[in-house]
Amino acid sequence: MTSQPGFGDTLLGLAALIQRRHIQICAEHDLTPAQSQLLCTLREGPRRMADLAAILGMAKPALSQLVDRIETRGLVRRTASEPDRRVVTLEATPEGIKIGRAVYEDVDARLPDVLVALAPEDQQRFAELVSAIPHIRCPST
Amino acid sequence: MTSQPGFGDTLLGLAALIQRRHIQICAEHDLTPAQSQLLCTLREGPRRMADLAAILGMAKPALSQLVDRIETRGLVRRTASEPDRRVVTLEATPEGIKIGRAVYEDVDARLPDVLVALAPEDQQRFAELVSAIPHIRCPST
DNA sequence: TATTGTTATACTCTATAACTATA
DNA sequence: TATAGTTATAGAGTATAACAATA
Repeated sequence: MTSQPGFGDTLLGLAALIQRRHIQICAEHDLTPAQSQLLCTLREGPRRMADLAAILGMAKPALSQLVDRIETRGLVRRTASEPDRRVVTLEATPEGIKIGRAVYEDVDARLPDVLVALAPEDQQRFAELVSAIPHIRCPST
Repeated sequence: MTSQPGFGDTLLGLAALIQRRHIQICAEHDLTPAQSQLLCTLREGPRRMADLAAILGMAKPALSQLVDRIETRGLVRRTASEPDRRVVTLEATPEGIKIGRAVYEDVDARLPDVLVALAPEDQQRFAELVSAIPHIRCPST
């Protein structure tokens, strides 16, 4: 991996830029990024806790507490699963689904704003390059 | 900003990829990302608290506490500035400078690993595009 | 009075270990 | 005994408001 000096820093700057924008957009929906990604993941259907933890890349205790906080707000609901009663299935409430879909669309529409300074054809090239990196489409897809 | 559906998600995946790698590299130096960026910023000389907060993009109380934690470990030192005694100048200790330079070089050398899956010429194009985004070279430069 | 930085307080996120309940 | 999930505990990060010291 040979690259110009300072490129590590440039990558950190890019990540920070994306995340600051993400925080802004999520805040407009009264969500933190973690809460947003949870609701986005649940927006098309229920999931087991273990699967969610893997999808979101977090440990199970962290997920339990994230769910606690957002369940209090009535956006998700835990239900014991029937065949194996150890399993907890998490589903978004109707309001949770509505918010999840809204924030997902908003992120999709407005997060690319971070690239405004690039010419349209450069934005397109950038999108193609990033999409070619494996395992990049993580949480909500 | 017109882009293919799901591109917002792709950008979030890219940011997450970069940050996971950053966390790994920092951890090998026994630092969190925030601590690392502080030491990297101080690696070439002292700074005032207010300037540091602006450079790192955090509020002053957050910086005070970050400094508290890393000062305990003997990596930075606070000194009252003379002309205006309200001002606190923060400087890295010799060990802090050593660690700051080491982690900076390591990040620069190894963070670009996240692009290994791209062909070398695509990595080069990617680097050029990212470097063209304004305000991207933030904290430690 | 305005400014620099700190303290106080609270919340979110995360990690590890110990625990409960099912299987 | 193994697994799914939770609770307990701790630490890092961040935000806001109130405060101290200095200008």
